[in-house]
Amino acid sequence: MRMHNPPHPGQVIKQLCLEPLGVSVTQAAQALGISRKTLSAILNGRARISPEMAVRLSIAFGTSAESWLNQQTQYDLWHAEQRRKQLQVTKLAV
Amino acid sequence: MRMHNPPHPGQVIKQLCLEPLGVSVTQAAQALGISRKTLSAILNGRARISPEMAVRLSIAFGTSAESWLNQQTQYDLWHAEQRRKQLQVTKLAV
DNA sequence: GCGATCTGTAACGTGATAGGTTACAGTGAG
DNA sequence: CTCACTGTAACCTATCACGTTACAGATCGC
Repeated sequence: MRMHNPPHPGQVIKQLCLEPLGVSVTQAAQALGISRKTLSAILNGRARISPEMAVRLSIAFGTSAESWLNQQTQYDLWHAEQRRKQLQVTKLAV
Repeated sequence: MRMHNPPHPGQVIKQLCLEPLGVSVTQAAQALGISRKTLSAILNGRARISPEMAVRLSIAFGTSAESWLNQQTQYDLWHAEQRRKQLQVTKLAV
């Protein structure tokens, strides 16, 4: 179980993609082919990165779609682990 | 871009978890605390493994939640990549 | 001050997904 | 035949990923 709350990938996108290029949210949304609202939600952690969005990011920013998706997975998993004890599951194997 | 269509994680669950333990779909669904229908859908590739489901699997079968989720990510990503050319995205960086 | 631009976000809608229950038909063991 | 297991269809609900439109606040040039 991971110890630290991983940052949502939106933060990372902002810092690693938008800011270095001096690109505004509006411009980036247009380039990605999505609405400004959708990108804003991602950047501010109110939306997850879908597989399709990961591919869009990889095209626009020349990065690996897999890395964005893995970051999202780590983020989701951490939050799911926080609710682990509330799940009614019977252990079947060691 | 990955070359081969990765198997859906349901196949792997069946082969690596249910069959070695001689556990039926019905029994496994009860242990996981989900409906038989939901498990059947996962095993037959008609449903994805959610973060919560990954945690359930990790409890019941003593496996890593992360590995199930990563498998799902690879599967989703492969299918998203297949539609890469249909996305209207402008390249912003090299 | 004034207009232009950027930003977050609320209010709506759509289509897809994850989950549930119930019910039915097919298979295989005994 | 009977019983357990299985897939799956029909139906419901809640949530999510998108979209458009519209508004309010910040910031900038002039």
